[in-house]
Amino acid sequence: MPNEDIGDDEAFRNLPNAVRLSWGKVKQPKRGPKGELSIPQIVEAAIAIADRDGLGAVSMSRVAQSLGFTTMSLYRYVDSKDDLLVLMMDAACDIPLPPERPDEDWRQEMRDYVNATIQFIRDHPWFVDIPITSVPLTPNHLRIVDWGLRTMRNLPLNGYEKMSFVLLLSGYARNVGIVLRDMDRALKAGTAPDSFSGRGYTKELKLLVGPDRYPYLHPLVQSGVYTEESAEGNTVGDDFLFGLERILDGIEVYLQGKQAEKPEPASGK
Amino acid sequence: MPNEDIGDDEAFRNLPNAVRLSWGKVKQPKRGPKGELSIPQIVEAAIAIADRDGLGAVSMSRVAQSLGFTTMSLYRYVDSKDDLLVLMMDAACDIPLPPERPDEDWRQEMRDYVNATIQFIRDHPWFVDIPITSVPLTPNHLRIVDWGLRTMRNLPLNGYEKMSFVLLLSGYARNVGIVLRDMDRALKAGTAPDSFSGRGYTKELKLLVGPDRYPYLHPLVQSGVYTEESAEGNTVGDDFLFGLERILDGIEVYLQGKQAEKPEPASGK
DNA sequence: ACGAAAATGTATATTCAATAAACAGTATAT
DNA sequence: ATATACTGTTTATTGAATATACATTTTCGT
Repeated sequence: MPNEDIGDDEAFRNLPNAVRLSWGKVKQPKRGPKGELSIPQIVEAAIAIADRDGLGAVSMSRVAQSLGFTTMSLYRYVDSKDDLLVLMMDAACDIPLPPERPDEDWRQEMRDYVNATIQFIRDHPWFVDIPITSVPLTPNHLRIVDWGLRTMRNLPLNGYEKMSFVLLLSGYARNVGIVLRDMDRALKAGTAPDSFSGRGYTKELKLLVGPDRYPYLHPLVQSGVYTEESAEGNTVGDDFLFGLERILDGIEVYLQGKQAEKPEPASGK
Repeated sequence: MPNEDIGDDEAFRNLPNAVRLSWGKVKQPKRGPKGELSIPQIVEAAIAIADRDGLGAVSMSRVAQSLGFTTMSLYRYVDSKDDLLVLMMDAACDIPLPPERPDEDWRQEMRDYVNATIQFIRDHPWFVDIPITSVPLTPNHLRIVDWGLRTMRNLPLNGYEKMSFVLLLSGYARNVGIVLRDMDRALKAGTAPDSFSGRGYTKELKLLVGPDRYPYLHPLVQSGVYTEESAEGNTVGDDFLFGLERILDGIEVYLQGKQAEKPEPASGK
């Protein structure tokens, strides 16, 4: 729940409407009939539809229908569909964060963070379909950013470095999440189970990707690596873990470099 | 230009329509009047609109108008708007690749690759707004994948490792591209130039992000790092270079690990 | 208590986008 | 020449977002 949900504080006039809504910084109506609906209800209904049928299925009329109201009733609560999307994102971000463990390894904490983010995207496949319009501004989303920063609480990094690493990790999670999301989707769709296994166009690519025009891709297509047909125990999950360890290695190298620079923490600037 | 643009080869029946189009694997009409339009024309017009006014501005009618034809005429060339989007993506990917330099440092080649990808996204900000539905399948897009693989041509990596690294690099570029794209956009929009500089909601966030609920984010918001107000010569570009070097370090560590494992390249499997 | 004000949900209507279907004209193979 | 396979156009349908006007309900100032 947002801060004190009383104030229509002047100070927040300039925030985007939906952001103000998400912080509860909107004056509560005093007169008039009590609303039969509520923003949480609407958002929940919208998320349910999106989880099941994708973001494309979320139309104002469908959300309203699922609640037993008319389309226009939603506009008493939300200024526009875009507002609803912003609220959906923030509501989805309301996940329990793991408790802070004082002596945990930072690598493991980062792994947990990335893993959770990926799982989050698989749970809400529509999340990454909503275009990003700014840095996170809504309360639950910022909690997740805070969690990302928490993984570095004991590392000798300045603010910019920390932000860069959060960006690096969450960006990586986002990419992996998209890939896995697409795979889940393809599995559900069951694309042509007959002669063309999985979602693979391996056969066609083998004809199209010639060694002359694609000297480096060609062998990977031929061996089935590109379309992941021949995966000898190699799964996308492995790929993802692999990439993540590279990033963590990179961070570790950087930390070592910093240590080497100034071994004594109390040295002057 | 696609391969021999003659064949309506049976073998490609199962590819998505737009993919088949992009490879030119579609039978040329023999009877009837010559088309006054052409796919390249249509795609070019659509890209021009998207570059200028964003993907949202690309409607079939607007594209047709800009060419001086009716909306429906486009459907003689393209099956659906989605097809058009796929063709737009592939056409945008038709960029000149740098010549292969036999003795170039792999780190530098990867930097070039990532840089070019980022610049590409800034040039075509709409590119990342189109949802990914599968691995790249169209000719120009695959050329870029091939380029990514080329950066590793001299490294002792197997196919899976190479694909993982391409994914890592292109994913990173994609993320950075999105951030820069959004900044460019905000600059163009000139969000409220008066009291609230840039696209920043710093003032509001300083009020909202309390130290109790956001222990790790709070200091960054207060110092202006989060909203990048106080950037002391620190630009987003720096952030991006920084993250990339971490990834390259991570790759390098991995290569060293492999070397240590088997110092002699000719050792048995 | 009471009437104005404010707020609710609804009905109606507008705009715009995607695209299906039918049509009139045109070039080519037979 | 003529049937055929095309072309671009016209017309119409569908669905979504949302502006506007309405009837109804609640509560505050008196």
